[in-house]
Amino acid sequence: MTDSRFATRFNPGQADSRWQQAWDEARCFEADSTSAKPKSFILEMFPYPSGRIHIGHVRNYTMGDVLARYHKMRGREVLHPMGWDAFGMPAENAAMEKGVHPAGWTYDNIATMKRQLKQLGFALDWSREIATCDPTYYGHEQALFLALYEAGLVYRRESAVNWDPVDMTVLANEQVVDGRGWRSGALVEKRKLNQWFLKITQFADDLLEGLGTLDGWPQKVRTMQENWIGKSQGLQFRFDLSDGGTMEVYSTRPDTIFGASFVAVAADHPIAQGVAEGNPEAQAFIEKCREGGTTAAELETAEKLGFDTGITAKHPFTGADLPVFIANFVLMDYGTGAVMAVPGHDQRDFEFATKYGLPIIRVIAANPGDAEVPLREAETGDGVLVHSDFLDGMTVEEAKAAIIARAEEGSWGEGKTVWRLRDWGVSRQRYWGTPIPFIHCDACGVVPVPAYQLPVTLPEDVDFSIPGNPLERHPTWKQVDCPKCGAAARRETDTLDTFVNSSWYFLRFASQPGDKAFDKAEVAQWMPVQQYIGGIEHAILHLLYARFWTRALAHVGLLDVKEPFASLFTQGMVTHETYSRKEGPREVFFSPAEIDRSGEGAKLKADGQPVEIGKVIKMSKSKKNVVDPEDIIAQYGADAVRWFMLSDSPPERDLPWSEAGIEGCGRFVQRLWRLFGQLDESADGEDKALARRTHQTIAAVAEDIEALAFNKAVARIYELTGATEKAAPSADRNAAIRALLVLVSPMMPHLAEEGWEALGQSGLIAEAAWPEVDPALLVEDEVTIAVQVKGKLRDTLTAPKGASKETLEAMALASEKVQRAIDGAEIRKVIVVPDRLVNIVA
RNA sequence: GCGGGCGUGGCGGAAUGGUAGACGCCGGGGACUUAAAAUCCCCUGAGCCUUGCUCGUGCGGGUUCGAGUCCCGCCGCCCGCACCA
Repeated sequence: MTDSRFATRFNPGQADSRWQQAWDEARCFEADSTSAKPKSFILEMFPYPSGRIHIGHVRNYTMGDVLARYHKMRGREVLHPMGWDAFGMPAENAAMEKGVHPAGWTYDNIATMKRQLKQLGFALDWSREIATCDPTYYGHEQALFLALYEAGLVYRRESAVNWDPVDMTVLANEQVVDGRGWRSGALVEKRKLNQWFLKITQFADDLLEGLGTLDGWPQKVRTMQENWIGKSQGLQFRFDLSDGGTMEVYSTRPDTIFGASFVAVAADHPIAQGVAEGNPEAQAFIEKCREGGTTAAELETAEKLGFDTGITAKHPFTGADLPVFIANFVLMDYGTGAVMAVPGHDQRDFEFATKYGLPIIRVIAANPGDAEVPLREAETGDGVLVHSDFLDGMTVEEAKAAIIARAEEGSWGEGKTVWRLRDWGVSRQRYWGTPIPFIHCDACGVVPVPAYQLPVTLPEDVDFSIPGNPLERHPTWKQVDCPKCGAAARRETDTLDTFVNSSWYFLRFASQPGDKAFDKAEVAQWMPVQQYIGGIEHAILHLLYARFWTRALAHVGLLDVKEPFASLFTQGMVTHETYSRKEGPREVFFSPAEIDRSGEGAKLKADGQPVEIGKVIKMSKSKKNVVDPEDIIAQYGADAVRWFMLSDSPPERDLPWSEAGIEGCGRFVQRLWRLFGQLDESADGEDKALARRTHQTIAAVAEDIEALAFNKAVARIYELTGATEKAAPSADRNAAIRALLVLVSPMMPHLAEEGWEALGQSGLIAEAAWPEVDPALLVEDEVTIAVQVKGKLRDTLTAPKGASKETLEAMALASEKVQRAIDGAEIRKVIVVPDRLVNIVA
């Protein structure tokens, strides 16, 4: 024994807090922006301070922590910060329900969660901690907002908005899911309000193109953003109508114009509205369209319905009078809310035409000879134009270009790019958010708050006894003098969407001067974020907004980077089986702590009777299948919990929590501790095989961590541990033990520090270097060769590395098992893969 | 409907076209102990005529000396989007 301390078990209850304190005192993890070392910015999505840390946070931050500690060991200057996405509805809900102040509630939660994060020993630079609800944060945000306003990227207009009647606020399009508020779940209403907007559409093309450069992002997320931005190119043109008016339509398939057999408008289209006046039948139809649900099932089964307005539209080439329908499948908020319908080559139009007996004309055919083949369904594929006058014989692409050119010549239409992406409405009628820094003056209009008056801080004396915006009804807060003319004016009472807060927080982490949001040169030291880790649920909202803000800030000259996150990793959820019992009509759930899972099935501890074991699903309070991180840290120690988070499941997949699993991790912590205690300074002599294994493991674990394949790194550490335990004492075994100590230090930092100290090493292992690998030891000198006969394994043999093909073939043929398998048959061919296998084809 | 991903032991999962099931969990057997905990050792895909053989990575084909891996066609599950003209 090197140290009597190894005689007792490793005690996380004492060691964890001791080393956490040591790191704090040594300020190990404070990032130095002026360091000459290469820099790494490792970032996990910052949490909303909802109350307590949940297991998903633990998994997320453990992954980032391993990376951060690893990069530090590899000699990089690492920025690994933490903060709080602290504005938002739950704080106001708490204020309404419990009568507490949102600020008090939020800061209490921050204190709790910070304490919990500290218990996990994360290598975080707490000196850069930020809370977005702090005026020193949101004041700078107001300045940035004004800078974007100056550059014309912020505007205000009256618009129909998504109004959440439960939260009593406006939601962005991105926050409406299946017609319901993403948070409240309430059916969203349309309202007209004066709203502040950010001009994200100005960057639509750039945001789309930028996706192509994001090699470090999951393809899935890139595709989701691409679909959300939704670029399409086509022709917008006008029909002359029989009632003397004109109507704009948009089509991405102008090449099929000779196949148009009717025109359709949305129920909310002005033409539909016009027809409905004095026509009860039309009015009734429009009402019916509005009733239609928006859920997946409803849309899939929704029948195509139309109402003939009696108006006709003149075809620009044939002069034919096309009937104008109000149709339930046309959307008002895409394109112009009106379409030319080509039943032959659009499935919706086909269904509609079939139902209402309208002509179905083929204008595209796979081959010119197929022009008269009848259409059984809409054909949307490629081909050549037929029945299309001057377009006949052209390809789809050629025809599109020809029609757009013709329309532009004749001034009845123009080529146009349409986006699904809309400008981002950021006004929220809430208290707990960043006040929008504007003043409304009767004489001067909308006036930006001058820089010297920033930050515009939230009043503290607010009343949550009734719903609505407390800022709006505050007795004095909004009364202010106009900065321009000095007359009595009114402060803007809307606050910014909380997604604005999270759109630039990484910049504030990188640089936090007192007089401005960030310093451009200092930010350049750290950005872009080398590795960003978070949940897939932010694939569109947060990640698109952050990409937009970074571009917008670059556009106004405040930044030099366009893409904030070089690599993105979306981690899986932590899941757990559920326990329940049917009690009458309802299902009652029990928490894992209430369950005895030791024998067959599961029993409720309280009454010893069985409960039903349900599916393994994401941990959620309603299903009670949650484990509290603080409880398990208290029971097993931070290192066991961290190790569990990294073991078994690949990090992008779901991780099923299990009691047996965490116990196994706890055992492994002790097993390593015992092994560290076996370091024997008096031992000498070589163990070449173990030395090889050690160096191979060092190299492989490094590779795995860099690839975020933590589960594989864990498996390799288990293997080296097993091999080292079995090896006889030697200098190489001591080296293996020391290597293991360092290899596990990013994952189990407390155990590693404790072992490092007990073995008499100086300083902190957190500051130590990653072990060097001897390349000579990475290659084996003997290899195992698989010997196959007709592709089936018959024998294995050991050969010197690099043995010649002839040698290997001879060795294989000498094998008795091989000879028996060949059974005297003629050998037709022998395939030799050096250092790997011999395959004899007989 | 469109797009993406995934199907491997009892479970989580390994496997640059080259020995399928590494590693962990569960389970079984044993050692130590008065006993327990802790620890250690062995076994653990299925089957059989058990020095060994056969089968086996959702199903059916194909390419190849050789396929979990590549190609074609199905089936199932998961995720995202969705009447986007």
